[in-house]
Amino acid sequence: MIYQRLVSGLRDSGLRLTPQRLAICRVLSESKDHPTAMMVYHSLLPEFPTMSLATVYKTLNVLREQGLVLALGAAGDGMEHYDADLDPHVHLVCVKCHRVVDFMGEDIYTIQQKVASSSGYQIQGARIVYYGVCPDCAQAADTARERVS
Amino acid sequence: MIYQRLVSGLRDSGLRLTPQRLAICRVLSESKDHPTAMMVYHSLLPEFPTMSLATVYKTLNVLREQGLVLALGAAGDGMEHYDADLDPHVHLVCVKCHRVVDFMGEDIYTIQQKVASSSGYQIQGARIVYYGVCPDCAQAADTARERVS
DNA sequence: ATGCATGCAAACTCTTTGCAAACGC
DNA sequence: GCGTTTGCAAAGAGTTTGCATGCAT
Repeated sequence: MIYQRLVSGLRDSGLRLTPQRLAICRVLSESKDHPTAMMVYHSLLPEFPTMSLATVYKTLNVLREQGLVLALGAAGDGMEHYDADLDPHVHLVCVKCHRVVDFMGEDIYTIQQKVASSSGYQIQGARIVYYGVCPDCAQAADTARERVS
Repeated sequence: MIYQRLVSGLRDSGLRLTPQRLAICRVLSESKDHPTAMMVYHSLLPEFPTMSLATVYKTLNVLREQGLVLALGAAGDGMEHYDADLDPHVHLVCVKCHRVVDFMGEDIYTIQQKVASSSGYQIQGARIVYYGVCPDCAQAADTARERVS
């Protein structure tokens, strides 16, 4: 379980298990949408009304420095996205409807291993994004085209 | 040639070929290190002493909107990196030194085709980034560790 | 009891925007 | 000449930092 890995990682590094940190770890482990610091902050605000955004940033940096979460870089929105799922997975982004779909493929591991062995990099994670038109939007475009012709 | 593609793309879109834009296209086409706006700016400052950083940002945004260059996202340094090479290829980002290197793999095309056929997406482009520690930084870390023990 | 973590606010960095002057077409 | 583009400066957005208070150990 991801949550246990995060908490154990903090404890093993001698870092304190404050309620805020545990809650942030919980959000990261339960989230499926690669949240930003702001997203984590807002999802915890009801539970921790005095929570500071700075605390979220500090905790995320701590987790990243410990290698417990991965900072994925901006996703076109200028904000850092974090991922506690270190398994590599493919994201499919539709340029029409802007939905993001996960795509699990077993070859991603073999690709990663090839890249690692060929490059000498110690690979920690991956951000694999394909941009395109999803089937729904493609069908909608076809329908519109038929209506015109 | 990448430079010709960039210039033609600008012209075909009715955008003006100013000396600044041509120079930025030249830097992007010749650069191998996925430059940031600041890197482009500094490399052109000797040639264009009055060049504004804002112009670089505006031009990069124009090129990105036209699909002529790819924004790779931050490489852990909080700055956007750009790539004028649109061939699908793997980027290796070092989380220590923030350098970005290309990794050409022949299977990238087959992966893309598999993803396309399995998902039904009409794939237009890809952003494939692996995060890890480059050999140089890994060696530096090992050296530091040996010094301690 | 110790000293790390929090929370607030200010500072900092990267990027965008507004507008007058300059220039490509 | 017209309308886009530049360059400057200021604003905007996201993230980091300084410091006093609070809390996990």
